Amino acid sequence: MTRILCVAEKPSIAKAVAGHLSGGQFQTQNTRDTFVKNYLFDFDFGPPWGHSSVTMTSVKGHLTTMDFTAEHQRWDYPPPDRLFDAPLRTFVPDDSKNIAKNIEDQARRATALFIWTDCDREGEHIGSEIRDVAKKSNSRLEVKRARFSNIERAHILTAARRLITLDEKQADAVAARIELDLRIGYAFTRFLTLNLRPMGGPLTDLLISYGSCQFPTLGFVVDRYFRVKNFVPEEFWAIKVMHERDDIKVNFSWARHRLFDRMTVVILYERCISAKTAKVSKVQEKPTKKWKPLPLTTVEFQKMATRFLRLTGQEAMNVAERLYTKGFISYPRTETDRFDKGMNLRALVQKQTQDARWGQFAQNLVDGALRQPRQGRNDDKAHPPIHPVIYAAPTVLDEKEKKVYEFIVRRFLACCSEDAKGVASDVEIEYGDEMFTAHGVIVLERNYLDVYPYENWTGTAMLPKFTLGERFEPTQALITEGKTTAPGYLTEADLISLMDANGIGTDASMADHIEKIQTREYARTVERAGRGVNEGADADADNDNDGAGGARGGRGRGRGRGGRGSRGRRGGRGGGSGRGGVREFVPTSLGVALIEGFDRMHFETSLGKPFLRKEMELQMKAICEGRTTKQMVLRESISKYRHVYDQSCEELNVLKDACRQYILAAQ
DNA sequence: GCAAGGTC
Repeated sequence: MTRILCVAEKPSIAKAVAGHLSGGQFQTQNTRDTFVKNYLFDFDFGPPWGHSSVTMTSVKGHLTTMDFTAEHQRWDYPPPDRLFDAPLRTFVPDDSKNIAKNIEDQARRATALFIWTDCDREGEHIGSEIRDVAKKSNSRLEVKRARFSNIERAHILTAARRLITLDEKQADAVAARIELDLRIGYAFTRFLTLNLRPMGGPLTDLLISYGSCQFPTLGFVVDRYFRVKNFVPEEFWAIKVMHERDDIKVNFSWARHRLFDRMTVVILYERCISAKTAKVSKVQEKPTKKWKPLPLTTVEFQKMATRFLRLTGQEAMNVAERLYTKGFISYPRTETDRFDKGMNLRALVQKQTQDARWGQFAQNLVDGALRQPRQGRNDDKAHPPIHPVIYAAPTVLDEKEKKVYEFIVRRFLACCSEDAKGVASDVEIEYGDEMFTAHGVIVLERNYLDVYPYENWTGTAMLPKFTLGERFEPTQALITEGKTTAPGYLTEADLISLMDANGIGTDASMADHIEKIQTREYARTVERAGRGVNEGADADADNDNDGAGGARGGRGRGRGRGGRGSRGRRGGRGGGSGRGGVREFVPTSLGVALIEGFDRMHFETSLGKPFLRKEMELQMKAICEGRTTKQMVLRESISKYRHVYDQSCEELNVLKDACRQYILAAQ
């Protein structure tokens, strides 16, 4: 019988695939690695392999690592720029030796190796690492790859019979990224540390690192810091019209929102007053919806956890990891926001019906209210959206696990529900030469909102009856004045959004970069009171509700949505929910000095901006699509960064001046 | 002592 070795990217996938291929009939063997097991069974892969004896095992992510040779481990010599072309070696690190040994042993007796790593770029590279290790002990080994995007039984069985080849281009793209990050990171880290240390003060014993992700992450924090610091409030004026009818106070918002010239507002206001009455120029009532949330990605999970669960991104990921290894939730690192059509959502919902908190809601879904989730635009082809796999009673979870599991379940149930429905009423009036509008919403069916307390539909007020063409004298019309307010510092959710939008880090690594800029003492968090938990919800949630109450657009509303950070409102909305403050990121003087220092040098693109990382991403894509090669990218990028390095040496004084200004002067 | 990316 043909012997086949199958290797997955992680133990959980090996087990799941073995389960499907063997129909649950497999033998389990321990290896010398605590987490990696070998699963033995028979399976018919079809021609040319036929009925085979299979060992299914796994690695734990990357199997090999890259490093400089011994001559370049020292910091004092040779100088850092030699790292741009110093020799590199790729090897299996000590903590992966047992895993590599297992693969070599198994490969020796096998005819073919089938790679079952995730179907993404990193997975392709991990596949090439596995192949290289396996080929060392058996050079005649035939190598194939399974293409799968979820671990549904039928899908896995199909993948096993339609094997493809490894995509060298994707593996090459990752190899280029690994090498560049290593050379550039080490070179600039040594450059910064060695050159700034002699300046004394706190710089004496600090390790000052550079990385293609940590620096742009810090850049975002510093950028916002300066926008807050340099903010100049502007005075504005507006006209507020209120009319009371049927005991309801209706606030009309001015079509011009507000103006920055007082006299103009006074003149327009006087025209309103002299007109005496306002005329109703439009009355509209129409059905409206509030959309249920999209299936949960890692980035969205971290944003929500930092906003509503009072966890840091890293804590949230650690907890999710624990829930995953215990089998309660699906894989927590995913970019996918659409469920595969073939997935049995009903069965997953059914498992939640026993819960005291949301069981009734889940039962209702099972009984017929279940709807297909919305389909987002992202699919990483490796993992489904995060969802609960089995029911976890609150007694088996610790406090943090409970919060995270509850969120994931509620999000999932919300995804499988109906949108919230209501009726929106809009009234428009002409008053003098000015137009004003009022908007009200009545919620008719809360649907998903009943299980998803992280959102609400605010401004759920009913407007009294107005008739088209009628005239009335507003109860109150006055001029209001206010000042624009500075945006707040970045929250972790803001920071994650910026990283995501700029391609800094991956779903699995963003939290690490945020952690890194803190351990390096580039940034820290401060707690700010009064920017409460619910405010975050509104920032995302109110697509369709300005609320008939509450003079939005009045004072204290920053620059509003159009311009600078709409989340960055200070005060404004009456002090949040009172459940404590929110953590915000501020740079340290070192962080400011580094980013400012590089920004002031005469680079085309500063190291503190996200563009270089974006460019690397584009180069990787180009390698994948065959428009360039790994060698070309390496040659071009290294020459480019060498140039950046030379210029940094030439303009070192600019950086040192920034350090003197921000760090040493403050001592 | 240094990076970013997998994974436990």
